[in-house]
Amino acid sequence: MVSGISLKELAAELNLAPSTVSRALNDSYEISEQTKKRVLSMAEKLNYHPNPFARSLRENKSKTIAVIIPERINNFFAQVMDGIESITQEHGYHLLVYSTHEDLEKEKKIVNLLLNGRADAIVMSVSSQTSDISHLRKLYDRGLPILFFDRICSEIPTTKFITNDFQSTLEATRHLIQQGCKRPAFLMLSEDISITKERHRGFLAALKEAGIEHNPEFSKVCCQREERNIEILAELLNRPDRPDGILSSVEKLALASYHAAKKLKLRIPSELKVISFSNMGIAGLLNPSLTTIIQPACTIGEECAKILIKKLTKPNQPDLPNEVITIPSKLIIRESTLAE
Amino acid sequence: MVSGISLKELAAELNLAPSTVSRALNDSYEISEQTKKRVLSMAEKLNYHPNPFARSLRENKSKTIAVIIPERINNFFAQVMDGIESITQEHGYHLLVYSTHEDLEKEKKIVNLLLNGRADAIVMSVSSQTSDISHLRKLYDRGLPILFFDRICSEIPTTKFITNDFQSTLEATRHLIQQGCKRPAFLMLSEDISITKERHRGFLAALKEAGIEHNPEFSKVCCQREERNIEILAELLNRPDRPDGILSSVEKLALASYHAAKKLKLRIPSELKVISFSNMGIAGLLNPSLTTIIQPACTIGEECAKILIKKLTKPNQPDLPNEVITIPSKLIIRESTLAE
DNA sequence: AAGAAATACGCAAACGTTTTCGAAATTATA
DNA sequence: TATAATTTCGAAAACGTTTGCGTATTTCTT
Repeated sequence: MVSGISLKELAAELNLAPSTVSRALNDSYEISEQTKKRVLSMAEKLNYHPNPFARSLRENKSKTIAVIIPERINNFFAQVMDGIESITQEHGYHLLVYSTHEDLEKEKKIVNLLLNGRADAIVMSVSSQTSDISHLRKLYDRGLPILFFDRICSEIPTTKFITNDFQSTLEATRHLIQQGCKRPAFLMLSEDISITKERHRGFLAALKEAGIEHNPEFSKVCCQREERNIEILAELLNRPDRPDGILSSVEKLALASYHAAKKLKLRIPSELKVISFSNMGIAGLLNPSLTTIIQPACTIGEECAKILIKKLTKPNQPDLPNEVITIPSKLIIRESTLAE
Repeated sequence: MVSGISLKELAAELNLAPSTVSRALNDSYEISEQTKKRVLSMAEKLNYHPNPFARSLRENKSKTIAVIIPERINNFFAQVMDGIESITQEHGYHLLVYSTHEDLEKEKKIVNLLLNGRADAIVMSVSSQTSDISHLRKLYDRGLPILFFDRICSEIPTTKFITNDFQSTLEATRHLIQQGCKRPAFLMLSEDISITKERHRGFLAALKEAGIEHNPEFSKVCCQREERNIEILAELLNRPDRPDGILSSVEKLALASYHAAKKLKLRIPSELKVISFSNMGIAGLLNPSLTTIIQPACTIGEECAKILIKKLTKPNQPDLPNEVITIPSKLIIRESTLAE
């Protein structure tokens, strides 16, 4: 017998109508202080807890927000989650969390599960495979507030949070060049997603600025499997005209680069410089320590949550505006990009 | 207008009773194949999605499982989460995820939120601060299936999943001693929680076995703040009779040890050997690479979920048996414990 | 061919809330 | 003192499902 006492039973115990008890518990002005006290203490005594589903059914809202991320074992997304939770928890919201594992099919399934209104809103970062966006459009058309971060979907007119992908990659690449790189490579998970495009653009802009001609084969699309990525990178780094620098647009490819370099006995940073987007706490403990572009993950999470909470709790809020909000990243220079 | 069409409206559209439509959608034997087809296609056409709250209210179950973990930015817990999700998703269950940030007060708040039946079951790992367990008992008394993993609460009679904490620490400490450590230290987050006790016991057993007398001051309780931990460890490592080996019962303290060693210019492994419980994917890339005891995180998550799903989906299941299930860890030897 | 069994569906209650409306009882107003 | 205004509460509907029970229609018995 999981369920406890109901409002009706509580009311019966008090010789009051359910409506009165409901109002008392919700601190309505229509109820005298005396009865409120009586109700509260009896509720406490009988261990009454309002049934959330009855309430959700009646009020047509669930005090629940769904979060969809591409992967959990990733410091950036974990930090964003913490940021979101810190705000939503304050306002009594619950978090349904789903991981797509970078799989579009899984993403579609998850999104379809949310079509029934189980969550009041959705904040998500699309998978690296997400080119078709019909499932997202369905969500949007249903009127569910959606909010994107990092891997955004620009076709859906809503609010999106990103970091200054272009600018920070531009500066990171400048740093790479300044440290002596002549033939930097760019690593990505997919050509389709938003951040890749922006970061690649920033990368190319820096090369052009420095008068370096880019070999398109040095812009490498990698995959999900670690082993395969190490192979791909080893192959790249084994070329006679191999890259002497790497800008990785995601954390895991920087690590694959380290492994590949280790395998080929290429020394970092003297023979290969590496820089990466990453929110690892221990970048400084790697061998050698990794120069990183740190994204404001926690802040992004908090800002997402704040906007959503405002939209959900204040009456008559307009739809989430169709705008892209940028929060800058920070470049932390460590050993992996040191000039000799 | 978030909510779509209702069952009633769908029924009206079909000139059928809501009960018939409900049964058709649930594939009841009482409905003819022909009407089932008609209903299904109309539901598809009108984009009907059953309201989960109405269903939950009626059926008194939510197809939701709550997971409470001490922190998200931790490979072990992230992997457990993935394990849980892989099973629950198959069965159409949703995951409410909460992080206590190792804070007992937060844990209590979260647990109290779950008293109302929002989730059909709970799987959790208690915070390192959890000594008082009255909130957990309240949950249990309510009849909600609870399941513990890793940081278990032995006072609650239910199923718990752990790794072989004693045995694996015993072996890890043996390894440390075998590599030449004379004065190993043990690092922990709290003396109260289950895993710490077991691991400490294993540690001490190995010392006794080797005839090493243990200095109690070498069993260090650390805290949550990284900086403070580095201070504590630096102090420990600055003693004239400083430890020459470290067994860290949690990942983050191994990293703090690395930082402290770096600060004191102590060389690992020649001057200090380090071994730690950790599920970091990149332990091999640290400087030096870190010898780790890897817990079967994903499996633990899967097993938790399997048991829970069985309990929740099969009718007339008995309560979760009061037993502790052990899944062994694996010792991966790397550079940080190499004898010179 | 008449009764029994099986098939296919509808009516209405129930789950536990919130809220609209109405109506007593009390207090203030003239 | 009679009436108006205020305070405080109750009755009942509604949210969208599922399900026990009743019933009309068809099919199977003998």
